[in-house]
Amino acid sequence: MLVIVFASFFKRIDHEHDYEYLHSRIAPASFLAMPELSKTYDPNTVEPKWYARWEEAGYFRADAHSSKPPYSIVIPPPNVTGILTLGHVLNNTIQDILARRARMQGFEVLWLPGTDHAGVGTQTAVEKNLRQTENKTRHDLGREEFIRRVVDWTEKHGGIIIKQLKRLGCSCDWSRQRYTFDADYVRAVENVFVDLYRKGYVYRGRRMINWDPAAQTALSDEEVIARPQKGKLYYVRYELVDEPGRFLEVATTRPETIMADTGVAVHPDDPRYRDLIGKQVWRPLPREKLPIVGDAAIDPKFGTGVLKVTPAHDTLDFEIGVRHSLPVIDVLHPDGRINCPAVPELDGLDRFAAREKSAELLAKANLLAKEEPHENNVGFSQRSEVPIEPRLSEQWFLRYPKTKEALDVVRDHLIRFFPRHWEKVYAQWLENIRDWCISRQIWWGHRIPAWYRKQKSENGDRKSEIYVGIEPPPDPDNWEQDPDTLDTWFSSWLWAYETMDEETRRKFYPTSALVTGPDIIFFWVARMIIAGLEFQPGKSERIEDNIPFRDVFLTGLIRDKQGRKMSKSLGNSPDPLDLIAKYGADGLRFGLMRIAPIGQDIAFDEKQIEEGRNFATKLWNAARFRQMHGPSGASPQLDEQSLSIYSIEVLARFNELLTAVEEAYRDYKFNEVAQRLYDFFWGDYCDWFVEAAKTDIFSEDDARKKSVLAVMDFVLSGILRLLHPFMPHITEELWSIFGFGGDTIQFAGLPAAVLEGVSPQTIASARKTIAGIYETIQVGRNLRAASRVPSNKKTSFVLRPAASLAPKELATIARLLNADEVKLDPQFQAEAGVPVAATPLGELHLIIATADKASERDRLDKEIARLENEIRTVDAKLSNASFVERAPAAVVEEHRKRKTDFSEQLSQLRQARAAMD
RNA sequence: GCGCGAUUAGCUCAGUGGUAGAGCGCUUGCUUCACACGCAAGAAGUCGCAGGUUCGAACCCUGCAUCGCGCACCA
Repeated sequence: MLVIVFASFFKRIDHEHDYEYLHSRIAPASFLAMPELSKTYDPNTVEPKWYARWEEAGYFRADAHSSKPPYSIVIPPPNVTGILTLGHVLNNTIQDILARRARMQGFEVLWLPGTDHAGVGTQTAVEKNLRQTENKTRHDLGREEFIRRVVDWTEKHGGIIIKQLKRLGCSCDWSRQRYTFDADYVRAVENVFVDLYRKGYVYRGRRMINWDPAAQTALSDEEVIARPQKGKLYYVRYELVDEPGRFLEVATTRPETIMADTGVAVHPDDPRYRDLIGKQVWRPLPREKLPIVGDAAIDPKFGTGVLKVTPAHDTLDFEIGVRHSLPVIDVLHPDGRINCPAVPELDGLDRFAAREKSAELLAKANLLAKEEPHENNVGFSQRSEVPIEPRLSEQWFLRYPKTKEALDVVRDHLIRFFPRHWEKVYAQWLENIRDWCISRQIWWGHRIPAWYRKQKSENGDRKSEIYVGIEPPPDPDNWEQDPDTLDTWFSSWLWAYETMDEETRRKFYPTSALVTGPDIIFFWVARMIIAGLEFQPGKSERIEDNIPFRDVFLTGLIRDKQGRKMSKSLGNSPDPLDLIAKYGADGLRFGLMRIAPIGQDIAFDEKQIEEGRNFATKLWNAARFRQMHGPSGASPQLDEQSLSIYSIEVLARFNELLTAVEEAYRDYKFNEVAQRLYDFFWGDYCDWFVEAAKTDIFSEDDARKKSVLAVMDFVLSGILRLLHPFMPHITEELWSIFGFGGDTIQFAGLPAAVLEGVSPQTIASARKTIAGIYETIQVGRNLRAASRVPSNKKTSFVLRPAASLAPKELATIARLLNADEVKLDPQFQAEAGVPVAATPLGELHLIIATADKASERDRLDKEIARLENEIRTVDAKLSNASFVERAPAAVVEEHRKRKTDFSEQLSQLRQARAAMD
């Protein structure tokens, strides 16, 4: 009675949605009654409430002086102005799972968060905004003012993603949040630049680089993506100087660069052209003499086998030009427009318009032999999505240090990749590594700490003297700082340790795991490894102390149902915050983790998130059912001597679950962990154990009731802890409501194996009985359905037992069969036509008023045929001498047993069938 | 051209040598005293193709096909 009174009291409060009040009232968990939980769980109230409390309590703060062993992760820093994508959700949920599990295992956990200034991306966004709102460019504002605008922008839009990560439940140590533009981080980046310059790894050079005409900056090779493009192959006629009227045909995709041609090349062994080497042709636009050179790089099979050499605008052409001392003529403005006053028709045109126009001009002059459709790969800027221009340019480069060592640490598994196959991708990149162009012609970034002595002369050669250092040169008036900034990744590669202060580093570096996408293996993972090896931030010089992380977990990419990448332009990328609003952060996390197989891309389907939400509700309701039957105590204890067979079964399966989960974690198989927890809880616990336990729960036998409730508490407390890394909020809420102990579930420790005090024989015998009972129930339910007894109609069964069975189990069997009763009758003689099935416990007869004899006969015939077929299959195996000799004994034994079981069942059914004739 | 991955039920995917699995969807019956975001039952797969190894292959080997990704080439 008391319980009911209190329940309704709290229900009224619940109705007012005053969770804070509710909790303040029930916090002393020993209190007699618990609040009646509502039917569905409301994550949108519960989740923010708990997150606020966790932050307030400082649970996520890492103590560098703790005596616990360390476990650390650094976040892949999202763009400071970024917003949460499903990719972030996947990535950060995994990190949170690792962090929370480690906390429960007793590690001192540091999950270090932060953001990245994202040079090109952020600058482009601000420039776009500037153009739209004020119709200005960054040059209109000047460098200083523009930077101020970007800072404003990052302050206005920054931090959104941090809030979103909090809403997702991420247990980062926010007191240590870092930014790649923090003053000391900037200083560190500059130091590294200076250091590498002094060691000779950083150098300035004039080389072919990838130029992004939209962002107007150089890019690294990694920032260029090849895309197949449908274009045309133009066959242009170059007239021989010596033999007017004779033409050399050149196939090109880029007629707009003809003005930059400084030669024509053929393969030296090509019989068609061999004799022409050393002669000259007329360049059509503008008309000029070009030498014909022989170069082995020419593929005689492509086009006509003649290449126009344009050293300024193609990497291969540049190399050929160097080999044959050809001049370099640049005919492109930095923004991609043509720079060639000598051909006024083209001068100033955009490069793509100029392509059409130059073809037109050539055609008019009768110098265009033909056009063919042609598909080739074109390099696109990853950032601006426009084709890049190979361009000769003076830039800063890095010759990578420690590349061999970086290969070794992965090959020798000091650093382990999950899944393994990415090791090969990593190795391939390192083995073919080329110098890294690290300077960018943008303003938003770490300014390169290099100065050039100002020249009095007008010749423009300002590079005669270079000063590189953290501090400006002593006589700054005579020097000019390099206007360029560093590639964003040149700051990111220090992230694993520059984010940590001295003592933090001593405790937590190297980090335990890195979780990231395979698309940034080159950009970030490899470079961080190199940085760790080169700069040695570890506590000793040993390699193990200096690698940035031990395990690298590479997630899959999230795609939509059609297998396309998630992208803004396609509009196929759902907003995770919407999903959280609909399904809760826990539902989103669990749903996503259950479908994220290791090493494979993930086809996203909102249905799967819905399932995550449904699972949370299931958990909620199972807890609700438990608390309806009285309070639970802190730290549930089991009396292992008084367990029912159902309890033994569920606890044995719980033990199996612990092992399976442990193993799956070891291999970073999060989807398997999630699936195991799901199957155990929904299937083993709810569908079987709880349903069977109802017999005891509703019985008058207090001892049995107490025992079964204790088992429920035990399993619930265990499953809450196992689920906590995946679903932190709901598990904390239920932990608190049940009063399982402590202020939080987060440090509660992982559950340990049970049934230690029960003999293996007892367990085995209980489990054998249960297997028989559960199978009998399934057979009985099938019998019901096949005989078309509707679920809302009770019925009864008679069991003619084949083995001994405790009569008290009949009530439970009846309950699970939704039957009035199951009668045990060794002498039962069925009337012909009474539906019957063979079970491990004996013949099970369904008692119904009207049996359809014909359909029952059919059903039996089918069942008999099935069994006969099974027996034939098993027989075939067992009569195979090789099988019996060579297969493992257990397998053979299994087959023998199967045969016996089938034969028994078959004879039961044959009798029943005979009775019907 | 080189390398990596995938191909299992209508869909999304588990399944590393021993009777083909899950969720969703579908069919049937149920508002049964935790849950309809639920319960129970069911239909549905020559495991991409062809060889090979093995007593036994979805699983190991070889080849092929298709799809995806990366690198290189791309005049």
